[in-house]
Amino acid sequence: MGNIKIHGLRKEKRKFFFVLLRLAEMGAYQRSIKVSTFLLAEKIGLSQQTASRYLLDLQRLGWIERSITRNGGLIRITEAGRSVLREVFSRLSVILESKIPSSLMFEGVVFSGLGEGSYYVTREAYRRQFIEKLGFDPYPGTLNVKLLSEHDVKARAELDNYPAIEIEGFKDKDRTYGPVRCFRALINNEAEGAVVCALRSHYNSSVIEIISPFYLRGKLKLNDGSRVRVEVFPNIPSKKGET
Amino acid sequence: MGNIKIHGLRKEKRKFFFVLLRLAEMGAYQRSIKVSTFLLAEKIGLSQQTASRYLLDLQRLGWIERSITRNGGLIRITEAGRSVLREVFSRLSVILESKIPSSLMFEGVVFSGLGEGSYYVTREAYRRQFIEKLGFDPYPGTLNVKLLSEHDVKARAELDNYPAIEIEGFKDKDRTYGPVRCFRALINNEAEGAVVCALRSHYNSSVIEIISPFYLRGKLKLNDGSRVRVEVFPNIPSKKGET
DNA sequence: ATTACTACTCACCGAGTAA
DNA sequence: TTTACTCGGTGAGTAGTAA
Repeated sequence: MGNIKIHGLRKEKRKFFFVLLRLAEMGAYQRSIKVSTFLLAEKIGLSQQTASRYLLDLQRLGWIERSITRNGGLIRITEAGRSVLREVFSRLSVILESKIPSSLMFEGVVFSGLGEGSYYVTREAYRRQFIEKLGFDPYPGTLNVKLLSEHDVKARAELDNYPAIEIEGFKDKDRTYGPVRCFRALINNEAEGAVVCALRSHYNSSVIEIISPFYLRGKLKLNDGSRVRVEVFPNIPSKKGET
Repeated sequence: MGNIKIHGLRKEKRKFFFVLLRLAEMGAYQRSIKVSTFLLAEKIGLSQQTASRYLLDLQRLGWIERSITRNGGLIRITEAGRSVLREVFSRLSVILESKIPSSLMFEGVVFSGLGEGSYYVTREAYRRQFIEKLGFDPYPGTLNVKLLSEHDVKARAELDNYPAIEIEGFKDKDRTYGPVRCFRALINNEAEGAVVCALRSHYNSSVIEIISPFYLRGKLKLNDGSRVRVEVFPNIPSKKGET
């Protein structure tokens, strides 16, 4: 979730991305092109020897195909190589084209509430929706985090502007329960969960409440006063079709 | 033209691009975010010390702004930094979204024609259009290049499918002169010019004819039999609005 | 807790050169 | 002509640590 290592190739991507981009610009994205190591060296501003090694490495990685003749080899980018370029492109698209940041980082301190969290989370009508829309059955309780700095409080307020996973309100015979907005989150870079924002919260915006399939105080060894880092992903949608 | 060093920062871009991308994904593209060197280190998979140096370097480059407090600095990407990301994005767009390659590379051998090139280039109605649409007054003569390999001939044939800078045909009292398709080109990675493709050419598709503001045989020290490299840019439009 | 210095290691780049 | 090897210098990344 945001951090999972799909990439056992981080280092390689960093090293070879711009060379691959150059080759693509020379036409190797769609066709075979004739490139000598000397020509490539010129284009990337490095030596012929380095260009040669780069091509060998790219070949070993399976990002290009190559057939060497005596006056410069024929090169074309493979599907694997194309997907490297596409991946960077789509990461940039998200950043440049969407107004919604891919994640927001919060820092705060754990504190104990009065158990209201637990009460609400265990209401069956809420619980059913958490399971359906978030994909997990929440531990019966919330982790309350007090935001300390100005900066965090401002960022928290911004969350209100982003599209959330919406949990509908309901009534029972005694009272009404308001709608809740959720955002997927990662706590201490380790445990998945969600930030829940009740529209009529008993807390002000310097507090965030977190639910999770795990008992977070146990899993992350937290006590009152522990510092936690919460990364919120406003872009990750709910499991089942939601706006 | 394709190769001009707008970038005195090639090396820096290669080195810092992915770090900048990471920071952007963490939200620094639009807002200030709180990032400790330790957190950044985690995200990029390198040590805290390296992350610290990266941030210092990015700051010196003017790609980020930074204010250090005692629990992690506040960081935001500057306009200069954003433009680095946008540049890579647009280079990728060109490759991924257009069917037209940004350049095609040809290799061949210089040979002498019978002077017809010179005759056509100096027709006033052609010359006027070259000046208007290509932005240069061509040397009165063409450089003929014989393509030797199968691969080059195929690539030459592909040019017919790409949108060219169109030079209109005309009539004088004696005869008609056909339309001509031009593509901007770089000869031996050094001299600007254009490849001209007459629709009714006296040559077959294993030859390309080049015009240039320069006397290329002189400028590039070419003789009959010299090998030349011609890079053709099918995407660079004419000076004045042309389809 | 932070940031960032110094010192050290190792990987990378390029000169020379063989094939 | 090419490609790509070896090898030596340089610069990038990390451990230790001060502030």
